[in-house]
Amino acid sequence: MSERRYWLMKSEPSCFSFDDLKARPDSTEHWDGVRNFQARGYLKDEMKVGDRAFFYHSNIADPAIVGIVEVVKAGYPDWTAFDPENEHFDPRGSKEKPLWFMVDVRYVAPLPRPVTLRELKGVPEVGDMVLLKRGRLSVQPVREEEWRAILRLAGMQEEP
DNA sequence: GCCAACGTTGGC
DNA sequence: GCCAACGTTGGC
Repeated sequence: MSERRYWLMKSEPSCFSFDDLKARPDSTEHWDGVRNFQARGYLKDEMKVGDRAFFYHSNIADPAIVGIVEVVKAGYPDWTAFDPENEHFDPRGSKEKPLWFMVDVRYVAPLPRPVTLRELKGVPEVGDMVLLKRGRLSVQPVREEEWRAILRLAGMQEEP
Protein backbone atom coordinates (compact mmCIF):
# COMPACT_ATOMS: atom_id res chain seq x y z
CA MET A 1 0.00 0.00 0.00
CA SER A 2 1.36 3.36 -0.98
CA GLU A 3 1.84 6.12 1.49
CA ARG A 4 -0.98 8.52 2.17
CA ARG A 5 -0.43 12.05 0.93
CA TYR A 6 -1.83 15.27 2.25
CA TRP A 7 -3.57 18.16 0.54
CA LEU A 8 -5.45 21.37 1.13
CA MET A 9 -8.67 22.19 -0.67
CA LYS A 10 -10.29 25.59 -0.64
CA SER A 11 -13.93 26.46 -0.73
CA GLU A 12 -15.91 29.58 -0.13
CA PRO A 13 -18.30 28.64 2.65
CA SER A 14 -21.04 30.75 1.06
CA CYS A 15 -20.76 28.39 -1.88
CA PHE A 16 -19.95 25.08 -0.22
CA SER A 17 -18.93 24.78 3.43
CA PHE A 18 -17.48 22.01 5.55
CA ASP A 19 -20.89 21.62 7.20
CA ASP A 20 -22.49 21.35 3.76
CA LEU A 21 -20.17 18.42 3.10
CA LYS A 22 -21.18 16.76 6.35
CA ALA A 23 -24.84 17.10 5.37
CA ARG A 24 -24.44 15.35 2.01
CA PRO A 25 -25.48 11.71 1.55
CA ASP A 26 -22.63 9.65 3.03
CA SER A 27 -21.04 13.03 3.86
CA THR A 28 -19.46 12.74 0.42
CA GLU A 29 -19.31 15.14 -2.52
CA HIS A 30 -17.64 15.62 -5.90
CA TRP A 31 -14.99 18.31 -5.85
CA ASP A 32 -16.05 19.81 -9.13
CA GLY A 33 -15.49 23.11 -10.88
CA VAL A 34 -11.72 23.41 -10.51
CA ARG A 35 -10.47 25.23 -13.62
CA ASN A 36 -6.81 25.74 -12.97
CA PHE A 37 -4.21 23.63 -14.73
CA GLN A 38 -1.93 23.03 -11.80
CA ALA A 39 -4.80 21.99 -9.56
CA ARG A 40 -6.06 19.84 -12.43
CA GLY A 41 -2.82 17.89 -12.38
CA TYR A 42 -3.27 17.07 -8.72
CA LEU A 43 -6.90 16.07 -9.15
CA LYS A 44 -6.31 14.00 -12.25
CA ASP A 45 -3.11 12.16 -11.42
CA GLU A 46 -1.91 12.61 -7.90
CA MET A 47 -4.73 12.46 -5.39
CA LYS A 48 -5.40 8.88 -4.40
CA VAL A 49 -8.07 7.11 -2.39
CA GLY A 50 -7.09 7.35 1.26
CA ASP A 51 -5.24 10.65 0.89
CA ARG A 52 -6.39 13.32 3.28
CA ALA A 53 -6.95 17.01 2.87
CA PHE A 54 -7.58 20.05 4.95
CA PHE A 55 -10.85 21.78 4.17
CA TYR A 56 -10.13 25.50 3.99
CA HIS A 57 -12.70 28.27 4.09
CA SER A 58 -11.64 31.12 1.81
CA ASN A 59 -13.04 34.52 1.04
CA ILE A 60 -14.36 35.25 4.51
CA ALA A 61 -13.30 37.68 7.22
CA ASP A 62 -11.00 35.15 8.87
CA PRO A 63 -10.08 32.49 6.34
CA ALA A 64 -9.19 29.22 8.08
CA ILE A 65 -8.60 25.50 7.95
CA VAL A 66 -11.69 24.01 9.55
CA GLY A 67 -11.58 20.27 9.05
CA ILE A 68 -10.27 17.08 7.52
CA VAL A 69 -11.62 15.21 4.52
CA GLU A 70 -10.57 12.00 2.81
CA VAL A 71 -10.33 11.21 -0.88
CA VAL A 72 -12.78 8.38 -1.56
CA LYS A 73 -12.63 8.40 -5.36
CA ALA A 74 -9.56 9.29 -7.41
CA GLY A 75 -9.54 11.59 -10.42
CA TYR A 76 -12.29 11.22 -13.03
CA PRO A 77 -13.82 13.60 -15.58
CA ASP A 78 -15.61 16.63 -14.17
CA TRP A 79 -18.97 16.41 -15.92
CA THR A 80 -19.86 20.01 -15.06
CA ALA A 81 -17.44 20.99 -17.84
CA PHE A 82 -19.66 19.20 -20.41
CA ASP A 83 -22.90 20.93 -19.44
CA PRO A 84 -23.58 24.21 -21.28
CA GLU A 85 -26.03 25.16 -18.54
CA ASN A 86 -23.39 24.83 -15.85
CA GLU A 87 -21.37 27.85 -14.77
CA HIS A 88 -18.19 25.77 -15.09
CA PHE A 89 -18.92 24.71 -18.67
CA ASP A 90 -15.82 24.52 -20.86
CA PRO A 91 -16.31 23.66 -24.54
CA ARG A 92 -12.64 22.81 -25.02
CA GLY A 93 -13.12 19.35 -23.57
CA SER A 94 -15.50 16.50 -24.41
CA LYS A 95 -16.61 13.22 -22.91
CA GLU A 96 -14.16 11.47 -25.21
CA LYS A 97 -11.36 13.89 -24.37
CA PRO A 98 -12.12 15.35 -20.95
CA LEU A 99 -10.16 18.42 -19.98
CA TRP A 100 -11.10 18.88 -16.33
CA PHE A 101 -11.14 16.38 -13.49
CA MET A 102 -12.49 15.99 -10.01
CA VAL A 103 -12.21 13.66 -7.03
CA ASP A 104 -14.78 12.68 -4.42
CA VAL A 105 -14.12 13.60 -0.81
CA ARG A 106 -15.75 12.48 2.40
CA TYR A 107 -16.11 14.37 5.64
CA VAL A 108 -13.81 12.97 8.32
CA ALA A 109 -13.70 15.37 11.26
CA PRO A 110 -13.59 19.03 12.14
CA LEU A 111 -10.45 20.42 13.74
CA PRO A 112 -10.94 20.96 17.49
CA ARG A 113 -10.73 24.64 16.55
CA PRO A 114 -10.22 26.39 13.22
CA VAL A 115 -6.65 27.38 12.39
CA THR A 116 -6.70 30.75 10.68
CA LEU A 117 -4.51 31.98 7.88
CA ARG A 118 -3.50 34.90 10.07
CA GLU A 119 -2.27 32.48 12.70
CA LEU A 120 -0.41 30.30 10.21
CA LYS A 121 1.56 33.31 9.03
CA GLY A 122 3.22 33.44 12.42
CA VAL A 123 4.22 29.78 12.57
CA PRO A 124 7.74 29.11 11.24
CA GLU A 125 7.12 25.37 10.70
CA VAL A 126 4.53 26.10 8.04
CA GLY A 127 6.26 29.10 6.49
CA ASP A 128 6.87 27.27 3.22
CA MET A 129 3.29 26.12 2.79
CA VAL A 130 1.85 26.63 -0.67
CA LEU A 131 -1.05 28.38 1.04
CA LEU A 132 1.30 31.13 2.17
CA LYS A 133 3.51 31.22 -0.93
CA ARG A 134 0.97 30.91 -3.71
CA GLY A 135 -2.27 32.04 -2.23
CA ARG A 136 -4.46 31.44 -5.22
CA LEU A 137 -4.02 27.73 -5.82
CA SER A 138 -7.28 26.06 -4.79
CA VAL A 139 -6.01 22.49 -4.54
CA GLN A 140 -2.52 22.13 -3.20
CA PRO A 141 -0.16 19.61 -1.60
CA VAL A 142 0.67 19.79 2.10
CA ARG A 143 3.84 18.26 3.46
CA GLU A 144 3.52 15.73 6.23
CA GLU A 145 5.41 17.95 8.67
CA GLU A 146 3.05 20.79 7.86
CA TRP A 147 0.04 18.55 8.29
CA ARG A 148 1.21 17.46 11.73
CA ALA A 149 2.13 20.97 12.81
CA ILE A 150 -1.36 22.17 11.97
CA LEU A 151 -3.05 19.31 13.79
CA ARG A 152 -0.91 20.14 16.81
CA LEU A 153 -1.83 23.82 16.56
CA ALA A 154 -5.48 22.90 16.43
CA GLY A 155 -5.12 20.80 19.55
CA MET A 156 -5.84 17.52 17.81
CA GLN A 157 -4.08 14.77 19.74
CA GLU A 158 -4.53 11.99 17.28
CA GLU A 159 -5.65 11.93 13.68
CA PRO A 160 -9.07 10.29 13.39
C1' DG B 1 -15.95 46.38 -2.33
C1' DC B 2 -11.15 47.19 -3.43
C1' DC B 3 -7.25 45.77 -5.50
C1' DA B 4 -2.76 43.03 -5.68
C1' DA B 5 -1.19 38.91 -7.33
C1' DC B 6 -1.16 35.85 -10.64
C1' DG B 7 -3.06 32.52 -14.10
C1' DT B 8 -4.76 32.54 -18.87
C1' DT B 9 -5.47 34.17 -23.51
C1' DG B 10 -4.33 35.71 -27.82
C1' DG B 11 -1.85 38.89 -31.09
C1' DC B 12 2.28 39.15 -33.11
C1' DG C 1 7.21 31.57 -27.74
C1' DC C 2 6.97 36.21 -25.83
C1' DC C 3 4.42 39.26 -23.34
C1' DA C 4 0.57 42.65 -22.81
C1' DA C 5 -4.08 42.66 -21.77
C1' DC C 6 -7.47 40.63 -19.42
C1' DG C 7 -10.01 37.95 -15.94
C1' DT C 8 -10.23 35.79 -11.48
C1' DT C 9 -9.04 34.70 -6.80
C1' DG C 10 -9.05 35.78 -2.37
C1' DG C 11 -7.10 38.62 1.58
C1' DC C 12 -8.12 42.64 3.61
